[in-house]
Amino acid sequence: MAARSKSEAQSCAATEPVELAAATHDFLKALASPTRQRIMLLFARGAELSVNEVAEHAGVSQSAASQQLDLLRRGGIVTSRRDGKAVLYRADKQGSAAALADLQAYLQSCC
Amino acid sequence: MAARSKSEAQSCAATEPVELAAATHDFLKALASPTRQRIMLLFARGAELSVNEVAEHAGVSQSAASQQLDLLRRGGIVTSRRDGKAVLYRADKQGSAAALADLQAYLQSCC
DNA sequence: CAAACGTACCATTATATTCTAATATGGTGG
DNA sequence: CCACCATATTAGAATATAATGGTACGTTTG
Repeated sequence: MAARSKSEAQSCAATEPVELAAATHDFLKALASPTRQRIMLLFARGAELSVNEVAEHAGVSQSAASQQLDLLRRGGIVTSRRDGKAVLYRADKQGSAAALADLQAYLQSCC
Repeated sequence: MAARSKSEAQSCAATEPVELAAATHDFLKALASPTRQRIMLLFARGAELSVNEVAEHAGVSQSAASQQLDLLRRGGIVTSRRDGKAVLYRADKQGSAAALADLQAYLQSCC
């Protein structure tokens, strides 16, 4: 489509087309998977879980759990910290909120 | 998913884990693709486009455009209507808002 | 330091997406 | 009705994603 002037007079309704931030794309990709959605439900109520715990409860191997958690971390949906030998993951409320806000802005540009 | 009691006593903080609706999963999958994100930007400001127009502007074949638009439609992000020989697509604001609301509820269950 | 444990990484294989080319379907106009 | 145009559908090849088993790395403990 033709490039659109950014400096046009802004009446209230029209918003500029807003591209999704790369981070938001990672966020969408991270959540668009049944396995990872299942994993995320384990973190309800602020629960903090080790990789092995996630693997057990989500029904995947330790290796798969580690990889999926990495994707979720890159998507800004979980954070991790080391606790002794274990690495504990939990939901990243701040990151999720940011991605959701970006997504909302993106969707509003189609109105 | 399992039926969940709606009438439990609600203390303020804890929310039940909320599974994503199937429709919301389709929504996420639909948006988690650079090509489809590019297509969605074409629909800014309520623009209505034929499949061929989408194909041209998004730089994909007619067939690919049709397929991707179908995914977007199944994701509740666009709607279509026939106009003579052409089929015109445009953003589905209502569907997007519903998916976004469901997503928001899902994310809030991790707090 | 050596053994044990938890996690991350790697290579491989299974599975799912995405594109292209060819063809079928449905609406339009002579 | 027949040719035409736009879209949808199908099959197949290329590519990406996801799971697994094996292994290496970092941490703790004896």
